[in-house]
Amino acid sequence: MAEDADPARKSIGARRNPDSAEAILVAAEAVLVEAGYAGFSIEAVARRARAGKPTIYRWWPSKAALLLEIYQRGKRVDSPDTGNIEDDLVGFLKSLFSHWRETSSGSVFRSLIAEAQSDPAAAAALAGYSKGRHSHTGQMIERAKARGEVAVDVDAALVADLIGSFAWKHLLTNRLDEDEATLRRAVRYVVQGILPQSR
Amino acid sequence: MAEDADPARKSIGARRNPDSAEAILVAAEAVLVEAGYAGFSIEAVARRARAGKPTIYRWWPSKAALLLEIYQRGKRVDSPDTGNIEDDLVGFLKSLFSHWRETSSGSVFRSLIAEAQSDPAAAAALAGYSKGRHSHTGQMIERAKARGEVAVDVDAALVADLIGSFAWKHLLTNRLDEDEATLRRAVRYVVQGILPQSR
DNA sequence: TGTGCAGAACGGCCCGTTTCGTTTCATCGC
DNA sequence: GCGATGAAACGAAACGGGCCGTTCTGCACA
Repeated sequence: MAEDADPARKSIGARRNPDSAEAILVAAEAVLVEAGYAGFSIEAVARRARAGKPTIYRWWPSKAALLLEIYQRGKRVDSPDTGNIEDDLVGFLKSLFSHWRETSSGSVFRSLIAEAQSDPAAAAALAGYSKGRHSHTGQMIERAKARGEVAVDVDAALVADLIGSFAWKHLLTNRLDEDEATLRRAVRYVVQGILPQSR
Repeated sequence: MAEDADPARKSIGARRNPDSAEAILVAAEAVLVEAGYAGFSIEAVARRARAGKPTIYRWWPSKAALLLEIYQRGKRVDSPDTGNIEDDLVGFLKSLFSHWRETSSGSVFRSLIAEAQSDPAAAAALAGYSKGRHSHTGQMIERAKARGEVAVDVDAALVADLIGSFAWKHLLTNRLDEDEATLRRAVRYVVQGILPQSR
């Protein structure tokens, strides 16, 4: 989706206009933030970007594809490696939630959830993204196992469930105002269950 | 929303046709199940119910209102009182999840989530419903506190978080195939944190 | 000369509303 | 009692408007 170069290019001619692609992505994000998911239409994005609809459809096959690229563009979540599983997880959650809270990513993500309920492609993309994040937190757990900090047979899905409970709250209330102490308590709650000595 | 009697009725005239209301609700559920959220339009519901669109708009101000009434109609979730907090919660979760799994309520609920991302009324209704369920599980905790089974200062929101993590999984994967053992393990995991002796 | 571009226009679906004529039914005069 | 009255709900059709996804045109550029 929207690669920088097309290796299968058949012949010469005009290349993709990067300014146009950029303008479309910026406009899409702006429309989503200002008008919400209800006002997020391809027409509106094209108007705002001063682009033609065919140009959008040429590069993004669906609204979901556009949403997903917006979400992934702004995405840069810390994945600290402090040598301590509790600090790792707290740092990761803090980064993820502030990312949802302080950028447009939160509303983009919620729009993607909505889109996934009617577009199977969006659902698949979302599932893939979720899987990737699981492997991300899974690596933290693996590192902790290698350090002997965590038993080798623990289920890393517990962390996914923890994120899920926060994500659910974010989805229902559109708020995610947990302070660090609350976050740390929740993480410790999970970590208690996977510390070797507690088993 | 769609009360049986209207105390503020100004004058005489034909009453609401209960057959029509019933047909609309049945048709709406059928459309949602067969065509999914993407195919769920007022037009489609009216066609299937052999009803006029104005009749639907007269009684349900929005798509969200219609969705919410469908969801609440089919809703009958057990709230057992076994005298044991762990059994209470496991029973409740089993009932809730089988309800999501085996009736149309699961897809109705997911559609409601999607609708809430673009319709503030749907978001408010959903938040209210969620609050009601929290007070529901909160009563279980209160009973456990009265029995001395649980410390008086525990946070009942832990149960809400537990439900949230399952709901999130259901939303992303459209599956909820937890067996009772898994459910019991999760409940025990939460209950461990609220039993007095573990504090 | 081939390609991407913006823009206009299309047929189609659904939106929410209005208008129409019909049916239902509590009320009131007889 | 009982039929006429009139308010209100009904199904059907049509409206103006928006967005859908697609096609076509003419220009810019390599």
